[in-house]
Order: sequence, then C-alpha cells, then structure tokens
Amino acid sequence: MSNQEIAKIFYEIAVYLEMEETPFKPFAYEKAALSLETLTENVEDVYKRGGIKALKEIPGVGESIAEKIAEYLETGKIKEYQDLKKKTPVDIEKLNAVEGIGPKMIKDLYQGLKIKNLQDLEKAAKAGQIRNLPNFGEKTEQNILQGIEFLKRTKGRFLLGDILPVVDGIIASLKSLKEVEKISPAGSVRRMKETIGDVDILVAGSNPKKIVDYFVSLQGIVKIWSRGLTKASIRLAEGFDVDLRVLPENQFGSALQYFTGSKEHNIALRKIAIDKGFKLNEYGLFRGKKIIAGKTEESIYESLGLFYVEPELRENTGEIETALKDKLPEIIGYQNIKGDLHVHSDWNGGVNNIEELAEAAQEMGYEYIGISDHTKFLVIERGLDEKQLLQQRKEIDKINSKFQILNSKFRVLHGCEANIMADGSIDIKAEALAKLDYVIAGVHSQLKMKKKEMTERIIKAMKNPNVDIISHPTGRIIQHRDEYEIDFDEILKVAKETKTILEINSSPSRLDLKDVNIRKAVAAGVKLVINTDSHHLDQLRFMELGISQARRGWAAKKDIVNAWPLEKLLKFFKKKIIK
DNA sequence: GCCGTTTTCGGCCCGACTGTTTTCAGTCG
Repeated sequence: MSNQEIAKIFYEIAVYLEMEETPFKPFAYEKAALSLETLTENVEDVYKRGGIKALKEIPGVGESIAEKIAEYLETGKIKEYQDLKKKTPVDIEKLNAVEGIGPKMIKDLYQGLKIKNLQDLEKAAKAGQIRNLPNFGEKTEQNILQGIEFLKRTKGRFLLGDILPVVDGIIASLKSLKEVEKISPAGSVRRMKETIGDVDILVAGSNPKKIVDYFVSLQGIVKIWSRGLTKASIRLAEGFDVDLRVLPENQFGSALQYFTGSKEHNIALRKIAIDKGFKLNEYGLFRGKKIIAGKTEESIYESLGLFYVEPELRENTGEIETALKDKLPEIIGYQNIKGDLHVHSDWNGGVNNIEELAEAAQEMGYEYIGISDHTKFLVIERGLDEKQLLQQRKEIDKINSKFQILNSKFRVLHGCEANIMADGSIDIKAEALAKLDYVIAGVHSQLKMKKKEMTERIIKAMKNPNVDIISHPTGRIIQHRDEYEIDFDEILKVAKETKTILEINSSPSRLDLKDVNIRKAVAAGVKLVINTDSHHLDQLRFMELGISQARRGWAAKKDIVNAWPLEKLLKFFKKKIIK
C-alpha cells in the first residue's frame, strides 16, 4: 500500500519541519498525509493514470508534494526525507507516540543524549539522565517512563466496545451530582471510532470546582494527571485516560461541537466560519464580539448554513460539502434494528439455549432473532451437520408455535453460519441449506490465500443460490490480524449482482465490515446486515457497536436489511433462491 | 507548501494546562 507508506513519510517530514520551527509547512505535509490515508484509489494508480497532474488533484497535494510522491513511486525514496533522516536519525513515529513528547523534545533528546528510539529513551530515563537536560526535569522524566509503559501495554488505543461501558458508568455517576446540568461524551468516543485513544467528557454545570473534585475522587482512578478549575485528566485502572471539562450551560453546544472533532472536521468548519466573517471556537460562534450561536450544536451548524452533521460522520471525508448541499443521508438510528441474524446457541459453542436467546431478544424490543450456529467443518466449535440442523429446525418450530399460542408476533428464524471451504464450496449439502430460513457463510480457515484465489473463493460462495449473507467479509481482527487479501471492489460487484448481503459484524474486535468499507458498499448499492455474532446473550448488546460503524459508513435504513420489516427481509432472502 | 464564487500573493485554528521557569515554551486536543 503506497498510500500509507507515503503518508507515513509525510507525517515524519512534518515533525522534522516542526523541529526547525518552520512555519506552516508542517501543516501542509500533515494535510497531504491525511488525504493520502483516506484516498480510496491507490496513489500508484493515480500516477499511472495521469502523472503529476492527476496527483495534484488530490486535496492538499500541490506541485512540490506531487513531485515527491512521483519520486517515491519512481525510485522508492524521497531525497528530502532521506536528508532530514540523515541529519536527525531518530524513530520519529515511536518517539512521537509517547504521551507528552513532541517535535521539540525529540530534537532536544537527540542533541543532548543521542536518543534515537524508545529503547534509548527508556534507558536514559531510567538512568536519570533526562532530568539534567535544559528545560527537562524529574517530573518530565517520570512522565516519559509512564508514557513508554502505556505504549507497551496498549499500543496506545483501546477498543470502542471496551471503553463504552466504562464511559457510561462514569457519566451515570457524575449525573448523580445536582450541579451537573448537562453531560455528554465528546471526542472519538462520541464519533464512535472503532478504537479510542482517550475519553473526553463534557459537563455543563453550576459549580465547576465541585464537579472536578468529585470526578477526580471516582473509584478506579490510578493517576491524576491534572486537575484545574474547569478541567481534569485521570487514568483509570483499565489503563486509559479520561479528560473532563466543565463549562457554563450557554457554551455547552459550542464546546461539544469543538471537542467532538474530528480535528479535520473542525478545521474545515472554522474555515467556513471565517469565510462568512465569523469566528468559531469552543465558546461559541462569534461575529466580532457578538455571540451568534453556541448553546446547541444544531444552532452552530445552522448559523453556518449547514444541515446538522451527526457526530459519527465528522471526519472531513465529504460530510461538510454534502451537508452544504443538503444531501446527507438520514443515517440509520440506534433504535431501528428489528432483529439479530447471527446468534450462536448451545447447540454448538454458544452458552445459552434458543429459548433464553429469544427471550433476551424480545426484551431488547426485537421482532425476531436468527439462530445461526456453526456447521460441521468447524469441529472445534462443535459445528452442526445436516442431521443436527434438521433436529434444530424441529426445536425452533416448537418454540415458534409457543409464541403463536401466546399470540406473540415474535419469531425465531433458523439459519446457520456455514463454512466457505478453500475452493469456495459450502460444508453443508445444498438440500439441507435450502430448508433453512437463511444461510450465512463465512471464511474460517486458510486465511492466508493469495488475493486472486481468496476473491474467487468468496465470489463462488456468493454465487451459491443458498447463501444469503457473507459473515465478517474481510476477516480482520482489530489490532491482531489484517484483512484477508481480497479485491473488495470485485466482491461488491458480485454481491450486488447476486443480491448477497454483506455482514457488519458487531463483535468489538471485529467490526467487519469497517466504516470505510461500509461506505463503499452503500455507494455500490450492496445490502448490509448488522449482526452481533453473539455466543452469549450478554453479547446481544454489541449491536450498538455495529450500528455505530454503519452510521460512520453513511448507511441508511434502506441499506440495512435487519432494519426492514420482517416480511420484506424474508422476501429478499427468497429472491436469491429463485434466481 | 497549499490554496482561491472576495485572492496567483498572503494568508494558514486556537485555548488550557504542565513543567520548567521567573514570563513562557511545548504539548494536547
């Protein structure tokens, strides 16, 4: 992936330039790097297609940076970068990742102690050498050591699914204070990014000091980084940091907008404000000294001539331009899901029996639940064979007739999560699959196939008339395993043709499809389903995570089949079989 | 170094807090 490689180099160039206090250029390089990272087309293809001229069409890329990209593609290196690296040969990426260390410190550490990487840094800090550098002290040395520990343990980011319950707990606790008038998470938590660096919480309240004091006394705090009059920062035993800010009620909207970010979204928004003769900051939207808006986020977007942008969309990937034109989709809501189609019961590896799962689903307000146990290839998961699937059908029929007697419209659907074999065939006979309400198929073995073979494997499964859904289509495990090598565009094309539904798997470490792939799928007109892949009824609540990623991928109700009425969903399954 | 339905030159987001200082630079979000 040249895009990521070049982006990384540009980020490093930006840091180098900041070391020398070069004005404005670092920002330009960062912008170009970000632009490359989020570019859907491979930059190599862009260059092949139209040379320097095409490169310059990439936002943030001008003459000079376009030439550097071309230089990298032609020669595999960028001379200016090599020169900078030679002058200060340090591991910018790693050192910069340590909390509290920025370009200037990297420079001082190298010039003073020849520190080039994390190992050097840790050694010097442990030896007490850093405190003797000018402008450094004992406290900074300690903070550096803690920063290194933190990086080692977590790689710096946490799963959204691990963070959300803790954030909910903190917010519930703060709400018990009568001084707290409004409260909301902000930052990447509110935008529901799949991983979170740290947590921001905003409070509107009457007695900031009391609220801050209460916050830093919460249970489970292992370190108080700072506590001012209106903000405090702490680390929890879980290992992540939480920042609290308290502000007056009339600034809550502008502060929420400001601290929700993303940085890129806000920069773009502030530019619009400036163009209109306003100034936008966390205290409000101003014309001169006069405040125009600030009490609510909605009022700020409206005053800037934009339709409201949901937090999950605020990444400056086109949402602002689209909002200006009133073309934003009405993205799926957290209450729009009518059922979960990927749930494992105690028939295979799951914990709960089908009746317990059905009961839990009803309590969540669902209209149906789909039982989709593993099939026989997955011996380790005690996968079901054809005969066992038939027996399971009988049990499900029995449960459904009970619901009928009780005059309940709730239904248990019968599916399975079959295995896509290396040759693209399915490990269950077609006549058994045809008896099910629907079939999920997924790759669970031989994950390291070549791109062409893996793509063909999944395409063959999609062309199978019995297969309705492909589970966790790219196979990635966040922070553990990359996606399989697949031609995703080709997968989308065939999914559309064959009316095969792609899954958004809500399991916290999967979230597969991920946001950018969801957005591609939506744009391609492919239908999606949001499932939890629950192996225990407590996991049914993961649905929120999948919905959040669907929202980040700009998906509307019409794109998500389990937001449809059940009849329409069943008809869609049938369409595939008749074909 | 990039960018332009006010510009091909002159702008580029900005405030809080820490740690080191004795008035402020660096980092963060």
